[in-house]
Amino acid sequence: MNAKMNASSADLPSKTEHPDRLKPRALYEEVAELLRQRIFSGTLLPGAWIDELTIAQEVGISRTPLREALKVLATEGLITMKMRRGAYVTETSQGDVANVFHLLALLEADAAAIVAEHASDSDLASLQALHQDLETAATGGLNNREAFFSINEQFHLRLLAIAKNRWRDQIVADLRKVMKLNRAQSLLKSGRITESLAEHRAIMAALQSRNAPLAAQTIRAHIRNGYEAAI
Amino acid sequence: MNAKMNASSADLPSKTEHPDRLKPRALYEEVAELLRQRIFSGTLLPGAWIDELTIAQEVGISRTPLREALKVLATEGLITMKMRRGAYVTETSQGDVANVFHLLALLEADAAAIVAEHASDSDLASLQALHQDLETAATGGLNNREAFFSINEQFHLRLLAIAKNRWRDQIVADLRKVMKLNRAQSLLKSGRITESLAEHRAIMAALQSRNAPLAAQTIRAHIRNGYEAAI
DNA sequence: CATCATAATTATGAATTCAGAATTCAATTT
DNA sequence: AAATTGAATTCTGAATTCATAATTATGATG
Repeated sequence: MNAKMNASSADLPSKTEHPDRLKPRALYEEVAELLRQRIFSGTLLPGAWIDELTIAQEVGISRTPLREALKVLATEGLITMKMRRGAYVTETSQGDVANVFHLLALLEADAAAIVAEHASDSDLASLQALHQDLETAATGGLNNREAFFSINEQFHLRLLAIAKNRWRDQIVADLRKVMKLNRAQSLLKSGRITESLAEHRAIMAALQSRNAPLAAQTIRAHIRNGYEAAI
Repeated sequence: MNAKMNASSADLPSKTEHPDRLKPRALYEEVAELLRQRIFSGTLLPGAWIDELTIAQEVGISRTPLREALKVLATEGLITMKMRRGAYVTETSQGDVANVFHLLALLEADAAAIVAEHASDSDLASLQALHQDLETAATGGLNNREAFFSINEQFHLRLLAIAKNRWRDQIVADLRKVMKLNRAQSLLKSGRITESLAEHRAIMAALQSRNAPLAAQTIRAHIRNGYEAAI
């Protein structure tokens, strides 16, 4: 008969927001997402021990769903469970990051080749539309960095969706999470957006011309450049 | 005051075997492995509902570690959680299986290319040794099917290990689990072993000659043939 | 007899409780 | 003063209990 007050500042996204809205996700999924955010935002640094009791109290839940979430993140590779010692945020070496980018390039290049060969015209049109948004965001203003990155991510997700392989979708999503463990994401060279845009133009051109090898090639270069800009 | 009798025939691998041996794995990991076995062996068929209470009683544990194991298997893709409806063994379509094989070919071909280029001579020697075991198992007798498959799996694992990318190792392991969901594994054409052996000879030759493109090519063909023999 | 409403049952999701391992801290001994 | 042993505390792992959603069964009504 405790834990009744819920005056935490670390509440889950929408706890008692809309009583009518059916709870769409399981609690352990919500907690898993919260932990991911904390890891990506640097609140939980690589190597840090995860204090179950404290976090459960902060969030206002019991340890049970929290521990279930930890199992999920461990399987994703974001945290590491040590027997009888608890959970720790995974530490990634330079080599690990290089390996992750290598796999991302491999998987996305393959997806691009498939899209170039098999995508419908309307699929390509939807990619073209996203690319236009990217152009607009890049040239539009200075602080459109957020928008640019968001649209960029949408573009890559759309490309994967068109390639239609749900296992690859899952794998790429997991790899991108691991990639974000290192916070080499935001600290990018200033000219990177312009570069990235040029690369995207090449990708779109290859896709539009249905040139599968070139599409794979341009995606590989794009991801390799993203990696080199990040390290 | 129940669940005291433990006369179940579905006990975990080594419960009270050696009291001195420190318990190496967490209980939820043991249960996860048990569930994988049941899924791969066909005890739990695709689409089947997983009865938490019954299984927990059979194994002699509470629902808590069982539910943690379910979260792990769900993240691996072996089971699917439905909100407020429980866990179900994932059903894979023909297309899903094709997609899984496609990714396995992509990832292992890449690994083979890396091995051909960067492996040390002793690494290649260890692969060659495994290949010799494979030759022996194939020609040795008739019911060496088990040995052949076991050594074959070792060969592929060794290849991945030499390529040194722990994320790929994990991904391939997960994909192989999903692949085994369909029980198209054991029902193979009789001539498949001979074929597989010939393909392995080609792979080894490509690796020994340090021909990366050819190594990738032969691995791709090997996995494609394995797929076509399975469907 | 069919259909709908409602009660009873069952199973999931989550909190709480309990047991035991690991760590910390203190005290005693050398 | 340093080291080592042992008690106290803390935290993990797992069982148990509780609440509620979903399902099934029952019965009333047309």
